[in-house]
Amino acid sequence: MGSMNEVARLAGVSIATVSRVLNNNGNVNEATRVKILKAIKELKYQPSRVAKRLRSKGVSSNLFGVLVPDIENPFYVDVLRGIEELAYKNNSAIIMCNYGQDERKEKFYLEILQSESIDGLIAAPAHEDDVLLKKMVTDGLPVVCVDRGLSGIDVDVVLVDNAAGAFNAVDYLAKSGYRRIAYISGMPGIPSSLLREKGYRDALAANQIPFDNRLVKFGNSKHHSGVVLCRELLEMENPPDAIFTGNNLITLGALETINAMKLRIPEDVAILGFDDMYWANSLNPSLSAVRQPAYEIGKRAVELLIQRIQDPERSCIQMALNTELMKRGSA
Amino acid sequence: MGSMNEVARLAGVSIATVSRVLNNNGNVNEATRVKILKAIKELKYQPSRVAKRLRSKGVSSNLFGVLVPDIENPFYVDVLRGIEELAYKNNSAIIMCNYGQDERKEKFYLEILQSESIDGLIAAPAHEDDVLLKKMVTDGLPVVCVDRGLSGIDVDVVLVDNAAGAFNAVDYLAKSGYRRIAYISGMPGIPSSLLREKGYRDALAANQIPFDNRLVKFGNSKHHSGVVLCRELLEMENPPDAIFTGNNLITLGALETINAMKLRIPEDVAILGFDDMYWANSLNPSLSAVRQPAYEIGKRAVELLIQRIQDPERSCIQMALNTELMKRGSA
DNA sequence: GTGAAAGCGCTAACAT
DNA sequence: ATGTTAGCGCTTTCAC
Repeated sequence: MGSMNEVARLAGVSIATVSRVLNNNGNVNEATRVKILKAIKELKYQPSRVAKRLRSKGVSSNLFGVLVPDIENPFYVDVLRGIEELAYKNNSAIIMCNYGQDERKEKFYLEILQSESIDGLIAAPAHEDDVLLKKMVTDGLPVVCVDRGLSGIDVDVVLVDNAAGAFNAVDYLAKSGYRRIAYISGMPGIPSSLLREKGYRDALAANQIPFDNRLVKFGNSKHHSGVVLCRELLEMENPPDAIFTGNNLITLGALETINAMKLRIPEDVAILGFDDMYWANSLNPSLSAVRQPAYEIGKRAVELLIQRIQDPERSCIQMALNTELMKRGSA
Repeated sequence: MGSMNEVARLAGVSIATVSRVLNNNGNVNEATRVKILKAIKELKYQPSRVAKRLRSKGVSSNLFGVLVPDIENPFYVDVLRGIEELAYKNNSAIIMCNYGQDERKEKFYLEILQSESIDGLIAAPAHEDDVLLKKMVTDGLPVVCVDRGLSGIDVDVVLVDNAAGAFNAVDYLAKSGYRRIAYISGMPGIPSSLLREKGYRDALAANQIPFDNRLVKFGNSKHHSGVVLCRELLEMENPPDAIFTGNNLITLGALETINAMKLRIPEDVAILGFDDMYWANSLNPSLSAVRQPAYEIGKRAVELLIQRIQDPERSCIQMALNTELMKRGSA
């Protein structure tokens, strides 16, 4: 593939000059530039990003890290798409790290990312107080968090107003006449779950519906927990008339149970959950949902990351995007 | 974070010795080993994968490239998960390149991958005769193709028997009594589309159903083309009684149209398509589908890749996994 | 306008 | 058993 050295030799100049024309800095005679360009063509030379990265730490090496909890979740896929799209526009590639809610795996990836000398990292951490990640931030690695922040530390964050999104959804359910509204939560403990539960409770209160803790179930944010928890709910002696689900995997799981039990939506039980999907209309009935602008979250995150790389001193930004309640057939 | 040099200095030895304990090769005195280990701890030293990669080309640097056409497609997400899982077990990270069916973007990524000196690449190329990719293969980069092969060149490939999968599906439709079976194809020209069409035609023939080209539509493998093409089909004066869809995005799109037209499945129109999804049972009725073992495709690909890296001379393997017809409610 | 040379962090001969 | 040294491919002073 040819190295800079070979190009230099072929063009009869020094590697320094080659570097100059490559990076377009420093003056270089038009004639030599042409010679060099020709040599580059001839050898099909491609600069080694690895060598570049090794040499110039801190200077743009065009490699970002992305750390996501679960790539099976369409929400993160969309975030990833947003990131990828903008990274591409920025001549950058991404190292994708999917830790599958497994903290050991998360740690493994964070260490790899460090030793790959990435330019910056976009992460949805497992915990608000992720020690390793926090350390990387304080050590000066440009980081922006998505979906979840980091406690006790200043860092750029892009997320949605989870409490408001949940409130609007449950409020809508209540206003539609549902009285026994259940909530199936994702991973307990993580900020988004907590905030969504808060929105749920507040909406109940605002509509004079007493809170009933038998109507709240906690899962692990996966499809299977939606299946199981929904069944528990529906087999109660006094089952809910509507279910608010904590994320899209849970929604899908709940739907599976509802279909298996041959219940009608929304007559027997209504369902509405967090995270819209582009195929919400492929479901029968079409699915009502709280839409997070996932793709945009990813794009914004890259924007913030690039800004921070260019200006490590700029103060941190917490960007809360709006959710949108998509009213369709299921509730 | 500390470099090998600092570790060496702190431990009072040379960097060579540090390297030895790090890589567990060469003999090193137990006492010095302990000293070094201690220094490593103290400095929180982490080896730079970048330097390692630069230095030793060809030696494992634990970085794979993955090139996929469309990460929005759940099939590729599952392949990716399989890849990621096994790469992780192998201490490797992956650079994910999603080219979104855009050849320019594909080229961009292939070039980046080259200059990142990855150990190997798993790719689902845009074309069977992808010039750049072919060149990378002949230049000696370990590559394994998934879902689609490369023409006129020897390369490891992992895919499914598309023709057989399609044949079984359409044969099943025919045996179930459907006579006007339509086919909505994904990207025309790519091997999987061609092969699936072949299976479709063969099954028709095997069941004495005349081929009607008005019943075959070609799209671009995206959700939207499923929506549009399905409508064209259903608005014909003599519409199909069953639809065989070329991939899951198309299936979802078709479902959207069928729901919008308030048609009953499978009474008014049956539907069955390529690619199963873990939420096929969340659909109403549940979706019948040709299941590709996507996750396994990813795993196998990594296995083959690792083998090839270790033994560049071993002859190429074409691995065709079986599809499985998932009979559920929609057909 | 161009070249020489140092050095990024590491591995792998080659010495000792 | 351990150290010295030459690069890997590049950027970046500092000379000329």
